[in-house]
Amino acid sequence: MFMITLTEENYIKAIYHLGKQGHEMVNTNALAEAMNTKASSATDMIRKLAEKDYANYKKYKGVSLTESGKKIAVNIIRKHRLWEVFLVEKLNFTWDEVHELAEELEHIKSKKLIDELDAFLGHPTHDPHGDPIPNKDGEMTLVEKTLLSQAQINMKYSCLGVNDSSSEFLQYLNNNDIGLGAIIEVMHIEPFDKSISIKANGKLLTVSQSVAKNLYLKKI
Amino acid sequence: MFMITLTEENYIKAIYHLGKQGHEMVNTNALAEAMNTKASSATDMIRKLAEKDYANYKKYKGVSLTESGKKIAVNIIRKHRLWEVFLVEKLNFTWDEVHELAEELEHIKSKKLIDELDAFLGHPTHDPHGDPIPNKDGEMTLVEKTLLSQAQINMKYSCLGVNDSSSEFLQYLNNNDIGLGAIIEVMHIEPFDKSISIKANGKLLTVSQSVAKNLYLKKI
DNA sequence: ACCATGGTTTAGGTTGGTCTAAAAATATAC
DNA sequence: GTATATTTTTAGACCAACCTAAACCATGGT
Repeated sequence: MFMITLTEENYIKAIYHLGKQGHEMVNTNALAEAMNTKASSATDMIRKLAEKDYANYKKYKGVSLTESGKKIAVNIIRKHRLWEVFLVEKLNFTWDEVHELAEELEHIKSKKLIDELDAFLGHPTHDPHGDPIPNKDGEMTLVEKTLLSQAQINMKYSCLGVNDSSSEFLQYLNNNDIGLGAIIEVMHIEPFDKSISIKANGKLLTVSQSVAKNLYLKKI
Repeated sequence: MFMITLTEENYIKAIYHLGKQGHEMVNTNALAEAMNTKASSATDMIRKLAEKDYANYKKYKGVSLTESGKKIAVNIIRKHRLWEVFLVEKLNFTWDEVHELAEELEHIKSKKLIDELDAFLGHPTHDPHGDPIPNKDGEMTLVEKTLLSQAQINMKYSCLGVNDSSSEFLQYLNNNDIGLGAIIEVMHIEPFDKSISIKANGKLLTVSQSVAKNLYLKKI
């Protein structure tokens, strides 16, 4: 029996996210930070994952996922994002409320559950934050995304998603009527602090550089 | 912060069920058996639960739930049964497939989730096995139930639920077209082995005593 | 009243995931 | 190219939940 623990799953997911879909090496400190734990604990877990062949590990050189590790990560992400869609579409949650709850739900182990949920939701392709949902086979459609911080002046964009999905950031967006699909036009970029004046759904608004770095757009 | 672990929740639930809604004392061996563990482990956990004031415990005398323990148990049961309804009504599960999955889902911690789910399902009062679903305040409607093994001859009943919700038993019922609400008429009771001949949804069928002891009926 | 028996608790040990503190390896600075 | 700083690993311990084995209580039979 190949038992995989909750904690192992969470480390695998963190390695996947930190290493850009699991391709780059992730260093121990970054992983420990992401897991809210200490480097020594991360080292222990990394060894265990390598032992079980979910991760590639060379001492002092960082960690990356093996194919089997990536498969696990993608499956968890699929579950996470499907649950998010469910919560928002069916249970009246808002996009800033779903992340933590989905972190719990993503660990429920049942293939049938997730496939039926997928069908029940009409096989959605993106979650409420604009992130793509992997299909049964782990494939997902990667869309060309531009950060608002790199958008061109006088161009029109639509809002595709966010990078940081903390509720603070999402609530900031809510307060300014920016959601998925919002129409955003870049009016002016202030050279001094790189803050950006935009027209969002018709309303004028100036956003800081750090906001701009967390908002994904698509040219329209 | 009052942290309650998954394992603690499962022990509390087991004490509740074994002690008939938490009123009777439960002995250590029975609890260990139900939890698939050893008596010594059960003792450890019982002490911890008593420590946290979820259980009343006198050495060598067994364990029962305190009011706060009962509240926790009822809440878990509410979650369990609502998830079962969801799985059957929305995700095409059959009544014999849902129990184990609901054992996982019942531990998800979110008040909003469960209240929204309740509303989404139209505030159901019974789960797919006929068991009552506690409301927000932990109240549930206890219906007068008769076991088939105690039913009277020549009377008509409708199927209210089951005692044993193992998938083996539920599949046996499926194979004989017996589900919730099925009309059951007691035709004959064999004195020798107490097997019972019934007409179930019009079809004649003879069931053993052990089946009869697990099927709840209501006079109609 | 005693003792055998079975149920229950204690003692001591294991495992998974965590920690702190110290040692080892690598990276950076001059 | 050596010294210093940073990152990573190791060593040793802790806690929750479990185990086995031994000691402990309670009860029922004689």
